[in-house]
Amino acid sequence: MKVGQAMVSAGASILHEGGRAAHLFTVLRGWAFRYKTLPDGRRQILNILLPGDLVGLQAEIATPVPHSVEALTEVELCAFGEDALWTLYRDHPELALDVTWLSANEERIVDEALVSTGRRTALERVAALLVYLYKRASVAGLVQSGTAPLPLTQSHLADTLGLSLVHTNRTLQRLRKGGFIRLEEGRLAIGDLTTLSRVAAYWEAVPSNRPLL
Amino acid sequence: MKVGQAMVSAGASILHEGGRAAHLFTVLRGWAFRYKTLPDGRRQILNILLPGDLVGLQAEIATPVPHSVEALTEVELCAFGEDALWTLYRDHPELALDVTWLSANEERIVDEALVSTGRRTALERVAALLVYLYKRASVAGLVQSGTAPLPLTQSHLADTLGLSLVHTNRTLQRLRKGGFIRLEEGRLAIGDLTTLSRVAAYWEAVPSNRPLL
DNA sequence: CGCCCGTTTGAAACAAATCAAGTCTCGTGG
DNA sequence: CCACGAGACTTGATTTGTTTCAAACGGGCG
Repeated sequence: MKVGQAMVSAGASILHEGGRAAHLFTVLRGWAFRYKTLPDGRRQILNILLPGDLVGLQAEIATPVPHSVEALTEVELCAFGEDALWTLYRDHPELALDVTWLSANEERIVDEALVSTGRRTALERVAALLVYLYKRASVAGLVQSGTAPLPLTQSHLADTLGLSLVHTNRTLQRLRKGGFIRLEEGRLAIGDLTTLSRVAAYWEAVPSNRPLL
Repeated sequence: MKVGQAMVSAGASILHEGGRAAHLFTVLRGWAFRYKTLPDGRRQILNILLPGDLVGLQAEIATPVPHSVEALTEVELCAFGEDALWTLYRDHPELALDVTWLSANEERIVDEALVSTGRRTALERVAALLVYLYKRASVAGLVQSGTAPLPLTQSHLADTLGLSLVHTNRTLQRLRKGGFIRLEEGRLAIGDLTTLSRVAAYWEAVPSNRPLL
């Protein structure tokens, strides 16, 4: 099914909202993010993409493409062909089920983000996001000696959280001064996951059995 | 695949967050909503469900069930069997693709809600939600003489929008006094969809070719 | 060296939440 | 038949969380 491999550098655009055709990808390496913008430029980041995530499934089924995707680090992508999805569904139902699993799982993640922006206070939101990112980095095998890479600027965090940059900064400091987290050299360390989860009013189970694809 | 039909009355619970087993349904008639709650009771409504929507796909792939579903009106459901999903994927790849379409489409909807709660002002949010609900009612064939049914209380709207009840009420009034909408007897009339969409900073294409299922 | 980007800080302005009542409708029971 | 209570909606006053504005700091890089 694979038709090619692509390499994009940090900051580059992978998918553009409003565009027409679009490939289906999976992330093999690196970090990216999905986002939408309003007419006047306000940006909302919808989710962070890590290795194993699908890119462009929504674009396959809807034109124009409903959201943009941008690389946070250098990203390695695996590209699928035009009608790869249909071929897959016809010939490999068990893999098709995996695709659905991934899709439903992504929705679960956005659901949780919606709960954050809708009902959590700034402190809870930031805490929840950091817990989430730490866990994701962890299952991706990126946690080393208790720290996870965090290739997002505070501006990215703000646009993920639906907060202003300034307030995100202040809230982050509250968490640091409270001893809940450490942030240095682009890496995140969490004092105690359970404690921080409680701060976040967060009670999400770990994403269970992700298919390999 | 169908194993039964269920009828639930307004206000009844269809799916409960944290539960174990759960059936897969589709809505045949009526309105329902998907939501999550925080430990202290704050509620965020994730999406409104209308005829044609799947219920419990996420529950099929994740235990415990990640969200609750409650009926807004009397709801008629079509229930599928235990391993209906797998059977479907194995024997009817084209229908499997439809399921994926529905799943990806639902995510698109939640994405848009996330943009609202994250980046839109209260006025924009309310306008966007009303436009969205009107359009959905419209494609479901529920619009009559320019008015759509709106079986949600202001409390539901508030929990969908991530706003307080009081502020939702005041914002609704602004839209009414501005002549953008009319609200009477549980039905919604929109003066001009394009105008209201502009108020909402909303530029979403209509959900295109929904499969029948 | 000077510039750009990301981060930090302070002060002022504002949007939205909260608190507290009050109205209206509708269904229920005395 | 009417008093009662519950639920939905409305209103005003006040407080607070968050944004906006403005500026400064530090590091990396050409």
